Amino acid sequence: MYLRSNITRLLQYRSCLTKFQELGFETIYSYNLGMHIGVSAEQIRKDFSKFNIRGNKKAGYNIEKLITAINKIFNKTSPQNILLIGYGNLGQSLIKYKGFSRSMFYIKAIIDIDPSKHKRKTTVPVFPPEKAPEIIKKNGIKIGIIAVPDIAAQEICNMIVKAGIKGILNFSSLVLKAPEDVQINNINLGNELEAIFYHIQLKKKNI
Amino acid sequence: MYLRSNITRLLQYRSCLTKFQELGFETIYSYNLGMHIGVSAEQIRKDFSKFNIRGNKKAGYNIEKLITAINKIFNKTSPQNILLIGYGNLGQSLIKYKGFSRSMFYIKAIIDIDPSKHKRKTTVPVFPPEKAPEIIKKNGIKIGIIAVPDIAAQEICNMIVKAGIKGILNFSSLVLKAPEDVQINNINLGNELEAIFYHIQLKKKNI
DNA sequence: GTTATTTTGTGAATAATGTAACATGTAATG
DNA sequence: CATTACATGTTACATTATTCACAAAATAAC
Repeated sequence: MYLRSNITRLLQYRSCLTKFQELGFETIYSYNLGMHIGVSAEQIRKDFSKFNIRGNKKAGYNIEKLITAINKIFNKTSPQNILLIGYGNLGQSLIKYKGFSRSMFYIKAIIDIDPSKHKRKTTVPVFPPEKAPEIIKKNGIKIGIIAVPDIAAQEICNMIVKAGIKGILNFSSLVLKAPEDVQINNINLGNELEAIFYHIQLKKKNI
Repeated sequence: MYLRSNITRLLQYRSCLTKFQELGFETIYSYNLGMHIGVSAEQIRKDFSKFNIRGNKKAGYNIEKLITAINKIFNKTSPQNILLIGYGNLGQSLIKYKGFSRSMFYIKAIIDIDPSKHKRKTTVPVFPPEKAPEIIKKNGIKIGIIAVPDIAAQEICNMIVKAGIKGILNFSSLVLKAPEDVQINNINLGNELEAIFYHIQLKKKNI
């Protein structure tokens, strides 16, 4: 099953809808929403229809209901705790990133191999790797963010998956191996730039 | 045209191939490579075939040739200069990120609105926003990384696009509006986590 | 040098995704 | 209360992507 694109679009819809709501709008048409996101109106109606989100013929969609419906799809009933592995530059900026709490994700603990970084009393405590399984199990953490150097990534992955992690946001450039039932999303900044560059070249050639 | 998935796979292939090469391998079979990346062997052959990369029947693909061929597709003949806009937490960690130079992308200059951050003499100099157009034009910069708060993102986007930027890596949660010929890739960390969470739930229900 | 084996490369079949078209239902109008 | 206008929702169509299946080529074995 191939829902990935669908799902990311839904998230974009929600983010855009929230903005419309803040501006005082109460309803929206598929056409408007499409315009603002760069997606066809039919696409939007199809997406909504697929998830059984219904609008009002002639009157469009009620924004609040839409947002509620999308939230329900993502099942955000309770806040989700996250484990961050790697407290280097990237890890530190992730801790300061405000977008996570906006979507009810909280980094509950940090794992790092460097003893000088270990601190138990800070807002987000930092522990050594060997503590990870215990933390995961005790807090029922299901999602981990891997922000360690490539060389350590697979080993960390194995460890946290064994301890019960079911979803990983992987910032290393490795393609991690894990059982089928573990969802891994990769963010590879270098590759993103390469892809952008490639597309620029393509467009230059008018293909 | 819908090459996005193709392209990201090629990049994954390259990254994996490099690792095999470092391990001393000289040739590889589509089957092996597929195993390591989680892609079918046919898919890999199709991808290569599409870009006219040929292997050797029975003897597989020569790794070095493969890497060269992929590099050629991405046309990395000369290093590419990048403009980073926003020198907050994320911006600072991007500067320290080593993966860019590995793929020949160099952050040439940084733009930030905070005067206390402006420095002309550092390795990567920091300038105020109004300097952006000049820097872009003088250095022929084609790619920008937007790492500013949402509120400023669209305005910055307009400015750099007007100055000649053709590709944007957007870390804000806004869906930026720009002309068709500007390639925008979005990285939305909150959405990534949401998507992971969604897939975990799906898998739990065995769908 | 012939045969067996293995792996590529690709056309055909299938699946997934996106687009277009239009019937349906709802609100507004007079 | 009938009519009109308009946006949804769905069916049919078109495009794109993936898998399957197998011929062709290259190596290895005998």
